[in-house]
Amino acid sequence: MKIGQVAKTAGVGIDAVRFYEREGLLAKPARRPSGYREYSPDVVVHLRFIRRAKELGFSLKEIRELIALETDPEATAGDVKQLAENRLADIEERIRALQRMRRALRKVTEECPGDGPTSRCSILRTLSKEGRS
Amino acid sequence: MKIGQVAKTAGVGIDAVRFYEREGLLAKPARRPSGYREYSPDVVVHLRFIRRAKELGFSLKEIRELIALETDPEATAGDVKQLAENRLADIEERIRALQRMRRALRKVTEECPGDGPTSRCSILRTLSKEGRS
DNA sequence: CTTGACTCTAGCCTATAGTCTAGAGTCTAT
DNA sequence: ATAGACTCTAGACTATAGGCTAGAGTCAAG
Repeated sequence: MKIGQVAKTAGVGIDAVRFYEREGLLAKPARRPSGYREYSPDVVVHLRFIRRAKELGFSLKEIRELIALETDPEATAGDVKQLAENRLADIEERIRALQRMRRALRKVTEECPGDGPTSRCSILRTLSKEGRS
Repeated sequence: MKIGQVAKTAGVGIDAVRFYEREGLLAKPARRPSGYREYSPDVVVHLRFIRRAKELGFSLKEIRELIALETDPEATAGDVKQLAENRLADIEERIRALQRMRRALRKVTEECPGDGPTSRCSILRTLSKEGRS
């Protein structure tokens, strides 16, 4: 298969495929005499793996680690689980940070009258106010 | 005040102060004959405003808009509220996206035994599996 | 007057995950 | 054989929010 076809079938961009190759997430494929990359259909599965891992919040760096674990006979399921748990902890932290923002933002928007001069708006007043932090 | 002192007092980096000036979030200050920036202590308040707005999830671009609204006599509290509500909607969307990731990630980590070869790990199996999306 | 701390500008570098471009060569169907 | 679609490389560019560096000049204290 040529690169355009694997990319389309896997649902990623052509540039992404070449990018993953450069970044070591994808093995270098065979080349035709012309220089064109020649892929086995298995690569589509591999690309989908990458796409799904991204959807779970893994960075490309971590995905590279997942791939390394997958092919390392010494690695255990615990190693993989550890990576996933790190991701989980990070996602939970990000959720908490966003929830804090949401709470603060809700508070100020509720207090803003929604009309009149900007000086009446609690949002700007809150931001200008002296205080801790 | 010199730049180092305002930066320290406001709790931001010196480079950030110069960066905000370049980006139009901070008025260009007076200069000493030597070329040194000479700040009024008010700038510290302004820098804290920026910092707090960042903590609420506003981007510098939006903060620039907030500042413009603050000084525009035509602007209303409603304009400011609108910006805050946009921010809120975006934050809520990001929370939902992270919660979806969390759910999926919890599911696979719970199913992973935590020991044995990686082939026993549901995480890798899930990622490799064919399926929708 | 010297020393150490501070400041100036311009411009390059960081991380992330690719996207886009130019210019050249290739593939395939008709 | 030729048109149109595809692919190759290298390198520049996107967005965000600054950080870092060099080399030159300045400030304040002893």
